[in-house]
Amino acid sequence: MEKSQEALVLLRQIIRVTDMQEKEISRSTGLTLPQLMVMQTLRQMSPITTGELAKEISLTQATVTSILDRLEKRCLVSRERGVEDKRKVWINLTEQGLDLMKGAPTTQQDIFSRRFDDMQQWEQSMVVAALERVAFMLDAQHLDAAPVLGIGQLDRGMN
Amino acid sequence: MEKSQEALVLLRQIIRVTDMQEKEISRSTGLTLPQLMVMQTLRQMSPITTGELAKEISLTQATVTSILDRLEKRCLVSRERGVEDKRKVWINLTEQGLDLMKGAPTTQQDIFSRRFDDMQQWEQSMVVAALERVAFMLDAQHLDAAPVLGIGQLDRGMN
DNA sequence: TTTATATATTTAGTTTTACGAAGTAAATTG
DNA sequence: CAATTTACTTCGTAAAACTAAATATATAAA
Repeated sequence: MEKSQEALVLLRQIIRVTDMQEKEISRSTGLTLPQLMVMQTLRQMSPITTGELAKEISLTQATVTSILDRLEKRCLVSRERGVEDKRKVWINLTEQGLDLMKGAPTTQQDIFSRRFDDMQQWEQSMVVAALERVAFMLDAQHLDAAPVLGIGQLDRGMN
Repeated sequence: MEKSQEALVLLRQIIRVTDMQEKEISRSTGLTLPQLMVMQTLRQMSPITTGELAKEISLTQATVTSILDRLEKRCLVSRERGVEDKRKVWINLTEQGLDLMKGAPTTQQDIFSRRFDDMQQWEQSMVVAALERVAFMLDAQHLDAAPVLGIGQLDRGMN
């Protein structure tokens, strides 16, 4: 088989597994998948505005608003109208919300990390380098500009 | 930063990019994302039964049934009651459905493949090897077999 | 053969997502 | 200050997602 095909198959597998893991977390927390996405994003980057949040998870503001409505009703997040700019609404995890995310979430990542740490140094570096390559190769946005880059050059700041 | 964290960040990036690419295809084909998943699966493994299809994309049968209802109404798939086992319903892409999938889809993969092919042989092998590693490390299913974990604590019983 | 149990799918009913369009209010620009 | 832009929300609608129950077929047990 083509090596590139092989890589694509593996990628699909990886995505599939993470997808299923998220569903597992979703079940265990009692959150739906989009709600989970919002909560995870909040955990990382709160406080954040509704608009930024929407951009982050690639949904429309309208959709995010309705997801937030439900999370707020369950006291997992709080909204706070901006003081400096009153158009903005800042979202935060409540204590309850933070607890929920602390409790159940990162099983997948724990397992991954533990296994990862078990590898030799050079293997770890290899994996990271390879993932950088893949991330770059997938990024269709920059496709015209793109000759394949040397590995060191890839860190140009994302977001 | 922890190397394992670095790897996880890259993974999330990869998943995010593919997610956005799928949304792009979804727009260009006029299919919703779950519909697209069904169609892509069908393209690979049709004919397939409703149940198998559901398992493949990790949704309940009920959900898949309703998705199929819509695809059938648009003449993109066909249902056929099994002859040997009349409980089964075999799903197929119609000609129209196949055309649709032929037309729009693989841009992402094309770009990926082109870039992949641009790499040196040894780099290609490295990437594939690394992806295999990652796929394994993520696969929580086999976690009991995994020597990496000493702890039986992650008992995610379920099912 | 009849009864029970398991399998495969669909139907029903409810909640949640998802989006575009329109609405409101606050900022910014000319 | 009028006009426009920005940030969210509301509304209406379609799709998705789940559980529970219904239907029909297949297999096993009695």
